[in-house]
Amino acid sequence: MPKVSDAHRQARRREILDAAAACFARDGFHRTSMQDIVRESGISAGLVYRYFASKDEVIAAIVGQWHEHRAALLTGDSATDNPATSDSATSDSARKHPAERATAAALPAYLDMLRAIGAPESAADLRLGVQVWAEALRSPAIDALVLGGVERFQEFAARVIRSTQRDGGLPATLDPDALARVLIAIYQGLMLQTAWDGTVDNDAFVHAVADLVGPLIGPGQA
Amino acid sequence: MPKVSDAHRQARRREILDAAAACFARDGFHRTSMQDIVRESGISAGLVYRYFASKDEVIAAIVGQWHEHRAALLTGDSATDNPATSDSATSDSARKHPAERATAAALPAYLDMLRAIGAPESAADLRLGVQVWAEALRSPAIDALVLGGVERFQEFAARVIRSTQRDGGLPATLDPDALARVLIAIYQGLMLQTAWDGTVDNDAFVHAVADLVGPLIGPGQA
DNA sequence: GTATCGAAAATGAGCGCTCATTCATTAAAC
DNA sequence: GTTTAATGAATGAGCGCTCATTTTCGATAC
Repeated sequence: MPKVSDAHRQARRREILDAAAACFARDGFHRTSMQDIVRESGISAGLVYRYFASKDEVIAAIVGQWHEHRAALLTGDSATDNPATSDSATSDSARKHPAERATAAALPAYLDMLRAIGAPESAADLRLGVQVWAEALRSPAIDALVLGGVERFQEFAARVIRSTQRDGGLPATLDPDALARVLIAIYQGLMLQTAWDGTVDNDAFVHAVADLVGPLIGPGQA
Repeated sequence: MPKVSDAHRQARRREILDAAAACFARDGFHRTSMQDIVRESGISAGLVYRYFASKDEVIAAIVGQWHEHRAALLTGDSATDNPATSDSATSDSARKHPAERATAAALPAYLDMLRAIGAPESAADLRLGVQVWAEALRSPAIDALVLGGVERFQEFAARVIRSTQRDGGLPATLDPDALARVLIAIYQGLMLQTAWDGTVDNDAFVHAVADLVGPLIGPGQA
């Protein structure tokens, strides 16, 4: 059986997805033709359709991988910053308090996420992200993915905030859910502004956010 | 000469633009066909091309009007909130201090802008805005418009912040430009989240922003 | 080792269709 | 009756996608 190896197949799939991601980041989903992806990947048109049944499926795969990447920034990074936490902290449902250990390092971890936006190598990712945002307004499937991602982040952040409030580190009068949404908004806004103009002063922005959030933090916090 | 009245012409133009805006907000620029606009407006295909030379020109007109609308929110609203200011406060260059009178009411005016995002009637505007953001990544002309708008807001806000700092109303250590960018980011993030999900708790969000910015404000401020 | 074979990988010209745009024609205004 | 507004079927360019064909390569025979 002259089938090709699974590794080769996955590599091919990746070639296509990488080419598609580059095209989509450059021109958006609907100004990118399949010919563009074919040209960029160097793979023939027919073969692309052995890996993906349609252009929409390519888009879905790209959005899915972009979304996984974002989710990894949340669970992965904050787990890394807190080695005390078990690293199987990915699961969703009935967990005790996966966030509580993260409380102390939560703000620095958040600021690091903002800093990562300024890294030159994430430029294409930012552009792709904005395209995904727009596409979420059209496609219920993508909308569900994106909203789910925001919700997960929002719940995570709100949990950390609540836990910090219990320790006296933040005023109890703050609405944790709303504050979490504001932090997400700041993240999204920085993404957008940086996608438009890579010369935005990331350091100054992060400092301003720190100056904004810092005064709220009480003695319970490092 | 059986020309039709100018009023009629402008009304026709508006019909086309309104239809286009509705389509673009629903499906994005590149998933909207000219047939869609023709159907939505009830105007024949040929006539549309008497008013706009191409689809790109329709897009440019929509982006232009959306942008003017945003700019009006800034100069118009804050002028309204401060009747003491002369209402020719729109000009750009060497002015003495157009923002100083606005200092006292600046934060409430900003919070009002956030509140306006939550109004149900602005839903289509928000969706269109996100499409414009994405399109700015492709089209240099749209990019210039959008960046110009952000810059104008940024400079305006930074001016207000600096003037408040001089009055002792804000710590002098804050970077006015960076803080202005953060406020813009919050605005953009709320736009985005509300465009995705109209049920976002706007009041809670605005309160959280007020709680975040409030503590910074010193005795010089109301 | 080499030749042979067949199944799957890979190709790319071409299919049907939709798109943006045009223009011969008709309707309406003065 | 003349002029312009308005129509909508027609056009060809370009799209997503297919499929008849060629290439590749592991398995088998000798």
